[in-house]
Amino acid sequence: MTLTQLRYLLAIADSGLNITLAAEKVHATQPGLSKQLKQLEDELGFILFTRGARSLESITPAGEKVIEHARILLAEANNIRAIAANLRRDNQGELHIATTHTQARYALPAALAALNRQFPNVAVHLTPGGDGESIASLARGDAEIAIISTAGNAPSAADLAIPLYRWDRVVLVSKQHELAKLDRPLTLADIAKFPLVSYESTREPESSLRQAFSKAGLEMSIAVTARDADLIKTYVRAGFGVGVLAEMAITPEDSDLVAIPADNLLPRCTAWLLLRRDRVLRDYTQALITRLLPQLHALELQRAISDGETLKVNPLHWRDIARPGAIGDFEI
Amino acid sequence: MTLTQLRYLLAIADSGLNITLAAEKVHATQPGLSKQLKQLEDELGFILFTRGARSLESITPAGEKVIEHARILLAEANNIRAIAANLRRDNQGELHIATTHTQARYALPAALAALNRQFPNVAVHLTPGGDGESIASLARGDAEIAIISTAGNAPSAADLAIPLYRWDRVVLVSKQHELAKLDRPLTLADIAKFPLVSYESTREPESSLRQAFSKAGLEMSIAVTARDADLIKTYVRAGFGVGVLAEMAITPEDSDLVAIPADNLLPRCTAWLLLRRDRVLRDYTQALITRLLPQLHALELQRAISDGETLKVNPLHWRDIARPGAIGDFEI
DNA sequence: TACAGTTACGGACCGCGTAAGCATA
DNA sequence: TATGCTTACGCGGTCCGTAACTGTA
Repeated sequence: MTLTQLRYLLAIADSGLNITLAAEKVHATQPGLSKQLKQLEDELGFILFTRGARSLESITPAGEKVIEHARILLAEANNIRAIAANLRRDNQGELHIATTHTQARYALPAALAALNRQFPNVAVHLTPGGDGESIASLARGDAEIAIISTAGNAPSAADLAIPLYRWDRVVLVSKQHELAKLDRPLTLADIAKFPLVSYESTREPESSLRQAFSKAGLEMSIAVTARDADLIKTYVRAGFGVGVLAEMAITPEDSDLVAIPADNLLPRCTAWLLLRRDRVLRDYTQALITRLLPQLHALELQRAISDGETLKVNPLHWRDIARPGAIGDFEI
Repeated sequence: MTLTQLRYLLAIADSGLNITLAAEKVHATQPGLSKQLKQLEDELGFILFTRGARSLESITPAGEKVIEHARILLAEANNIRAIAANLRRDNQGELHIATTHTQARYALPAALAALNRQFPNVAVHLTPGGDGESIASLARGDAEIAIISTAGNAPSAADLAIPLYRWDRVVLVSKQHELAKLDRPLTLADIAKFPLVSYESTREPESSLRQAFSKAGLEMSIAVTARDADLIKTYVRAGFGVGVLAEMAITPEDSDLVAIPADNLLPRCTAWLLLRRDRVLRDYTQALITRLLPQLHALELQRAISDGETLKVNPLHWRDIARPGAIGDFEI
């Protein structure tokens, strides 16, 4: 059993059991992987994959177990390499962030730009997806950090969640819309009269928007859902209905529309930074976190990761940190 | 970085930084380890040990971190090998049990004998030690299972504790001793009049024996402490004082002495089986556990290990399972 | 001088890539 | 016939053990 064999094994498993594809991913030849896989199977004494005549058919139950442990093993190998790279002040590498479009588009750019100035050789990969997908990315080890939002407490799925900031939703309509001309505070009942344009997550029954309406005994009708705040704006402009989206997504370019704060109508949300305790952070990852959370001391973060302490962070509200750039946008 | 290099690294760290000794442990030559260590250091880009002229002096802080992760990594490699060995029905191997002398001498022999009948090629290693040492053995990975006792709840240090059985203490005196002739139930005050012969753990301030006395407002004086129940008996016979020890340690051979139950004087103890969730159990280890705990279903154990469920076991009392042989002594 | 770690050297092994083989759809 | 895994083969690197070297107590 060698590290190479296990790396190949995971590459094959993660390539849909296609050895040729896996070989490309690990920059090796297909016969090389084929042979190493066979050797590993010989050493363990059982097959890891069932074979069809033409290709690998499926992972055996024992193979699943082995893969599970191999993932931890290789993750530890990466941890050791991360320790070494940090110590060498080797500031190049990759950083995978799993998050929603809104975070990536409106909240993170400033922090990532600053990170790029400080660490020009770090390649940042943004993996867009819903909250569940982001958590899964983190769990699979594809992403080092995930940023998601909840309307309540920290998501239970991740083992270390740090509150980044709080935010509220806004109702977005055209200037001519009757909701824009109301001379009294907006109510849910007002909104319920129009079809909604909102995030894809609204389709889920646990959606806080959906729950707010049902709690108020109101029916809601959805015109369009999208993952993308820009798409929501587009469809609001096109007159599909009333937009409900995150306040972060409102920029000066949207002055043709009217964004009505919905603080009092819909529950306040918290954006969370999710980490894995069992992964060593590269220096630049930690730099990004401290940039996102200046009030969090680097030592506190270290302790939270290693000693399993729960972090006591009192996150600011978005409107208190937002500037044209967004969070993290201060001089180096 | 290879598995071999990391294995060598740990061997050196665990041999007091003596490469020659480490080389013997891993059945390799000293220059081999020396060179692999150097290669690992070259690859990581920093030294793992500070060198004196004549020998390795100390582990560098970075080295400590690397070693920590290397332990997890190699443990996972062993997990994969364990999965393979179980699947191959390869019923040979080793089983390290960290426990107290009393458990090893009086509670376990029957179960271990039965285990040996079922798995003749398994070498069982009993590592005697106090409760703290046993927990440390388990944590370090030297032992697969630990068996310790507490007077209260499950020890918090281990991540999976299963109650094995409950037991009480007895007061042990010679037949001529005045406590043997009392025509009323024994009290703590009676015992307090004599110097005690008991376990080494009695020296600790948290000792349940010590606490029972201080709660009753009584002073206790200790004549002899030992780890070994046989030694306690010996010193009781020699007239050093009154013995206080586990009921399991009383055998028919002790009929020259009088063992007075102390159920009502001292808190009842629980013997716990301690496991690590992150270690794959060999079939024979699981067989031992089911032998020690027939009421625990094997599937329940599996679930407890993998899913982190808390086990609901209602342990029997020692006197209800004890026979001349001791627990686990039933036909195969 | 004895001991411990490092360097030097030669043989065996092993992993890799190229190329050929083989079995399907 | 195209695809994808397996087997064959030769090269190069690497790991290992023996042996010599170096540097203290």
